[in-house]
Amino acid sequence: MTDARKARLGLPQPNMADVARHAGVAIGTVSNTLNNPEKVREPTRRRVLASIDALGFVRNDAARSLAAGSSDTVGIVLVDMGNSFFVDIARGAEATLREHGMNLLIANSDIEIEKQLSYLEVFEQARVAGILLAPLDPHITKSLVSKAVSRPLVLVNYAPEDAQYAGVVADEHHGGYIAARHLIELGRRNLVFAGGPFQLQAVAERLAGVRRAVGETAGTVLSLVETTGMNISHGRTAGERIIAQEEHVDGVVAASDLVAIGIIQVLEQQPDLRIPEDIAVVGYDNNHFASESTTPVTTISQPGEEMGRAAAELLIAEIRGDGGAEKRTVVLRPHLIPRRSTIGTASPADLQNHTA
Amino acid sequence: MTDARKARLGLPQPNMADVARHAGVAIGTVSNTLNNPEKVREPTRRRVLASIDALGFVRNDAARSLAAGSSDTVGIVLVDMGNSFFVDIARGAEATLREHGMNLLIANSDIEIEKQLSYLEVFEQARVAGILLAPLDPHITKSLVSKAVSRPLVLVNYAPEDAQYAGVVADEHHGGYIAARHLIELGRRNLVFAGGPFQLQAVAERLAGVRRAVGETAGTVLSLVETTGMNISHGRTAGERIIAQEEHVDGVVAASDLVAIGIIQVLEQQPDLRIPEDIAVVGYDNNHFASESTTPVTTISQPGEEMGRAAAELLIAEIRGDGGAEKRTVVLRPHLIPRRSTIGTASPADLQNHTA
DNA sequence: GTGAAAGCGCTAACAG
DNA sequence: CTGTTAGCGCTTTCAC
Repeated sequence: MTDARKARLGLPQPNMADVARHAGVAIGTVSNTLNNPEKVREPTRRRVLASIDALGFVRNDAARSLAAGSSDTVGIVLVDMGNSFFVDIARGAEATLREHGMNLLIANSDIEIEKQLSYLEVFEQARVAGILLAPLDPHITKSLVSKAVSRPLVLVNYAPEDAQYAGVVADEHHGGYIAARHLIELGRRNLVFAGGPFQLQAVAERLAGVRRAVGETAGTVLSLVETTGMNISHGRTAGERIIAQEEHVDGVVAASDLVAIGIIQVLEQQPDLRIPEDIAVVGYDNNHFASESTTPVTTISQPGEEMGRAAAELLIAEIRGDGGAEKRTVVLRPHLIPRRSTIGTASPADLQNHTA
Repeated sequence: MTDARKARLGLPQPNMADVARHAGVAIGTVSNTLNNPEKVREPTRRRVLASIDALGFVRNDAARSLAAGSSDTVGIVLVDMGNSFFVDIARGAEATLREHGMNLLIANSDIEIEKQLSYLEVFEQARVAGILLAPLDPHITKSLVSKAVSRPLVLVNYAPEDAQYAGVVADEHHGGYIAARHLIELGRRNLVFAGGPFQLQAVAERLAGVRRAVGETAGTVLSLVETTGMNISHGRTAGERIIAQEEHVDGVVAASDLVAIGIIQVLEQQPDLRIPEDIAVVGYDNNHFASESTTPVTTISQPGEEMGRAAAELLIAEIRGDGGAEKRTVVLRPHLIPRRSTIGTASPADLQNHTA
């Protein structure tokens, strides 16, 4: 039947047996030339390779990983591919994985918990070597992940509370801190923190960092503008509320670049307001367009690629170590990229940071 | 040996046999409950399902697709995940695929031909149901694709010259045309087309469309500013050259939003130049931040999601039709989104388009 | 309906 | 080094 089918369809996907026959060797030798080249003598190896080429053979990975019990591709589930932060994470992870001869397949859960689970299951079913997960909602995630997943798994951008999984996170608190410090060092004393909702873990931590910086410097005051989300439009709303505010404001820490951009858009329309002279604004994330808006936005750069690399390292360790190791959480520090929205055109050196 | 290993590792991945034993049915029945539920009586079905749940069984897709000879996931290789256009394509494709019960796995070739090939091979080896490819370079691609790939394949964002593959493309010529028409209708007569290099297929076609529009209206002149790339920095360079130009310029068609933003940044620094009053600028791509810069950029919106959906439809047809059908190329038209960089704050209605 | 058995294409012992 | 063989976990006839 098999041969009949092959004949009928022409030449559909030759297999190792075909290659072996063509090369006049045993099937095991073909497997070896591919997986353990050192076990095959040069002439034989060349002959097999030639046959593979002649027949256009491509090894069936389903069969391979079924027989070998392991695969060399890892999957990553990203909450939002539209966010360059996550794209950076994927890039970093891929680079490291590649150095170890592994491949990265990406799934976009698009901020839908259902899709997240669905793709987790896809990777699970595919018996990938391991899974990287940038989860949607920490709490929902925790229970569900353990339910569906039995592959090695590393969390990215979320600190697991239990020691069930290894993870990589950015130090949000530190990010908020250096953002506020930057403004304070520029002489600003009446700060606003804008963003939200505050229940979001990341937002809350950034705010805590800001609070610490403010608390450290006497005479500095902080007011809060909570938004229902972190997009441009939310930023505009925040901007209007900042303008409406009674107190004089001279510095803003926005919880995201989009919020910062929205705020800047609104502030710039006020004829008597200049940025950064009157109000300096710091964003967060270093979204690729934060440097690209007409008033480049000073921002806290998430160490996306590094996080991806670190996550990949952890995952590889788990894969190798057979789950034995302790589940570490690596914390990476973001850094500040000064741009025009806080330092104006003062220092031309800031241009160098645009590519950071 | 198998049982020994299982005992040693605890309870690693139960299989269908385990489920069958647990449920007191034959292995084939387990398979049927999963794939042909109508062939199994209700009580049996429930019992099997319960066992699956109890054991935490997850079907091994490697084995499944090996046995069944087919998979239900398709892979897409994207040139650049950092570009929202491609992310949109992936989204569209995923939506359609999902409606057909299939999954989408994404690979990012990151503008490297080598990675593109590598991932093509990964998908090939995984024997995915089909492949969507947003290729890097058309010409290099053509020869290599046919070499490594034997799965159903549909090209996205590139029009295959031969009828070897089905494809989906945007009508670049039309995009250039409506961009120029827009400026002409606004009364602009001294236009500049900025972008490059002109060898790029898309750029050349956009330029051709611009030329046609210019040619249609007497008294309209066009000059060219060729850049070596399509980023912000290239846009800045272009902006400086536009300023330096002898002739009076009142309208610019930029070959990408990034170029447009760069140009705008430079022009806005000229004290005597207002946008759009003195110079109106149209971008291209509707990159998500074109609406988000402080001067929102009028742009030509690539029909990314539609392209993804169309590509997925074509691919599904190929998968079903066993490659028999003719290889169609679907052409989708981009549309113009008017924003402040050309129409100013004139029409508040343009705000509605920001989300388009 | 349900059960038994023959592979899917490949890897990994093991014998020669 | 090279050939043989026994599965990996699942789907799919084909009897019962």
